[in-house]
Amino acid sequence: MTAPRLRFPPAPSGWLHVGGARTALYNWLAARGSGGAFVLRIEDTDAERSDAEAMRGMLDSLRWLGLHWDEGPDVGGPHGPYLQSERRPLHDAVVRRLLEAGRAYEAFETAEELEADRQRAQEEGRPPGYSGAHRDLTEEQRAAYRAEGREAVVRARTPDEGSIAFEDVVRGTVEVGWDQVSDFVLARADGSPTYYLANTVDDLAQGITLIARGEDLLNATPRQLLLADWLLDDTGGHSLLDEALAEAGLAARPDVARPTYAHLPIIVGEDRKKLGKRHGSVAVDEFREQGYLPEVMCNFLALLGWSYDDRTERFTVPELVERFSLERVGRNPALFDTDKLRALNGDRIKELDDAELADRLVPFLVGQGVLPDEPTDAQRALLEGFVPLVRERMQTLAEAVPLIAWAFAEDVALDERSVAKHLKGRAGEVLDRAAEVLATVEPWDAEALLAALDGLGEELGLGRGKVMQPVRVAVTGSHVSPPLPETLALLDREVVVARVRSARAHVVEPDAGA
RNA sequence: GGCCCCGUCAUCUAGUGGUCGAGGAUGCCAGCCUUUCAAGCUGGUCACGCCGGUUCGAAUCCGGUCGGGGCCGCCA
Repeated sequence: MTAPRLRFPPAPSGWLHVGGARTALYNWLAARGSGGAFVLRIEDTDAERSDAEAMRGMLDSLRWLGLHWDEGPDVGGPHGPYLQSERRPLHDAVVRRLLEAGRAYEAFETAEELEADRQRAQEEGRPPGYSGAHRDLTEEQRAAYRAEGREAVVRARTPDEGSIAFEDVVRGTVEVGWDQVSDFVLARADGSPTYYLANTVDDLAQGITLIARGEDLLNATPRQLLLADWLLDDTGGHSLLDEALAEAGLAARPDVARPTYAHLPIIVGEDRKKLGKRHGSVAVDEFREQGYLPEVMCNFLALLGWSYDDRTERFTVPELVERFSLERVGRNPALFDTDKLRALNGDRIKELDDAELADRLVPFLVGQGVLPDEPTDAQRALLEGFVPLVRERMQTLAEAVPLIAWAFAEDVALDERSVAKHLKGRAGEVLDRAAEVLATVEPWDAEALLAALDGLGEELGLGRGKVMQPVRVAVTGSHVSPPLPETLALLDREVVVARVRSARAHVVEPDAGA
């Protein structure tokens, strides 16, 4: 028994989408969990929609998630090329043989004519599929169309009757009548292969054994199974695919079982419709930028359609590899719930140790201009000092920035609303005395600072809030910050005292000027 | 319109004839804690779409119905 081979075949148009990421993850997990191989194949057959930059972004997002591939662009492998456009000789050879075998035929309708047909069928309530009008054109008719300057597409001749049934890992038996499957295009007028052809040929040629993909492709399966039958039929000794592979000079097909399909439930947005780019934050990159951790993305994505039992929902990636199985994938559409993602992310952040969390925070602080590209040792130490204070106050890495940015700045900008709310009443008195007390308190640590502040409250007959808040605003610029005594202890005494003094001027005295 | 898929709390789900007066998590609400904001703790809110049938017994099986989604491209 040979090892399973799974793949992820994204089209390099646009960036990696959460739906695609989930598909990639499931295939990767199934491969890793079974000792199988994970293959990455870029499906760039549609020249108009492919671009190198989108592909780089795609690979980058996959790497960020930790979904490394055993075979694919960059790393190569025995069944390349892994850029579909470079497999064109194979596709051409297959199409030619299919034509010779009478499995496929040339059709000369133009895209405009077909569009008009579809339109009409729609209006008349008929099925909009291809009519099969050019199925049995004579040599003369074909020549005539060519003489008109028309270029043919190649269509597969699908069975006229009967049906096909297949076992889907997620959905069980699925049966479709052939009368529902119209003659589909294998090669475009310019000769390039379509998804149906290229995807099927390459999966077979690369020996893919298990295909997990979105439910939106469920209806494409009969066509691909039909093609697979044609390609792999070896009653003559050699299969059509073997011959095409040899002609194209590519490696022989691995000796593995035919692929099995697993159709995953689609991921929907708030409107219960298939999640698309128009529904907001759905690009994996965006979550990365917002400060979600890659291992949490994997955990969350895994839960979108899969569950382990009735109570466990947090998994490390190794645990996912260990426990994931396509058999436990559900059948109903899953809604992408950002709140849940945030909660999981927050939980994971709480588990990171100080140095680790500081490491992860640095890029965000640098990105916001809070820290220079190369933070100094002192800045790094200050950051690590803050980590324990902010850890429980953040659910994404980006949320830590406003909590501590002020500590790295020369001057604090006092938040207007905070000033209005807390630098009033007896705040002037509080700040005056606080500056004096803070200038002399010993030692300069959280415990002593808390005691000093409490002492001040007692002296002035004020509660903690009345003392803490003005000082908090003065030092941090905001009425929201990490715990005050611990925060002050991380800073230099001179800085704290100076800020408390300078904030004094912002206090609005009651009845001032009245 | 045709075909295919799906239907348990607001959301993700557990559940494969009795242990379910339906469990967990997120969200939401309340209380506790409290120097802000969080976090934490405790409690609460919320579901088997509907109608028949099978059965001693159904969320679990069958039929129908309603609802949602997907596909029907020279996109993938």
